[in-house]
Amino acid sequence: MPELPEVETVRRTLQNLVVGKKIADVKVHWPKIVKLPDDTEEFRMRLVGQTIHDIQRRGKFLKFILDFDVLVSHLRMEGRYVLADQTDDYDKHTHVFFTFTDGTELRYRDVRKFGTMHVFPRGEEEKHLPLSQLGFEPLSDEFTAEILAEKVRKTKRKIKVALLDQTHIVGLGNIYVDEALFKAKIHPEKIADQLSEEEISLLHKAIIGTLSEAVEQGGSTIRSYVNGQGQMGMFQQSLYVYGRNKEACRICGSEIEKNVVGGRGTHYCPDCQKR
DNA sequence: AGTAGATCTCGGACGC
DNA sequence: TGCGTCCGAGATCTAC
Repeated sequence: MPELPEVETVRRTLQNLVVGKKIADVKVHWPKIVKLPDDTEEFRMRLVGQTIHDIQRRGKFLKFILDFDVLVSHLRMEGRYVLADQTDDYDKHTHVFFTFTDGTELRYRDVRKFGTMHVFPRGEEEKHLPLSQLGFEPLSDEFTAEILAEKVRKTKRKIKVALLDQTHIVGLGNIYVDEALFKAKIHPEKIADQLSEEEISLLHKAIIGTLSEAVEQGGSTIRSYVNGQGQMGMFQQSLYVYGRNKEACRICGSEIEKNVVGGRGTHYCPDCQKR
């Protein structure tokens, strides 16, 4: 499930692969992926003729900056982009095709079909859902321990649930929230406004450390995640708790536990992470 | 206003 | 083999 590090990895890869290319045609085989405009022919007509100038990221969303518009794309659980030749074969899970004037084709493949695409005029995209409600970028200078404290102090939700709320901080999903809480030695069910000053400081460092290290390593390979160039991310080997139920904690040797918090599978070390 | 819970998006795994 | 059911993750909607 692509979270900030995976999306950032895809962004960097796509930047190398498709910036400068001009869209000659667009095909949509599963219309529900395209949320705006809701008519896929309109989607196609609007994008054809535009050149990709830049690929940006906001939270877990990719932004394709075109001549006049911005294509906002969310990969959800299993979405991924592949650059192919327009004559190459594709499978039944490939749903959207952007054919370029040079004969190559950027393809969106999504086994679950959960991903979304929205098109907005350039400059308008941040004013509307799905981007308008997003919170702070955790790898930017604006994300300080004070900002985290402010968000955390005013909620009585469990800290894991609060961290997954993208209106506070963007980019954390189920993998990295478990990893960051482990690194900060905070129990995922601890009530947010009960965190001490020191815990908030540790959590702030842990979020930045976990995400930036994962970005450096090109993300994780959980659920056979593959980036735009078909390479596997390496961060999987660095996971301390996610997907390690009943395995030994890498710090203290205790058995990692898994339960459900806020409806999500949650991994933690019962000895390293006290309530 | 904040929050919990429901809803929606699906294919694949699973039990019978 | 086929069918019904559950699962998963995130964004968004609904109700309290």
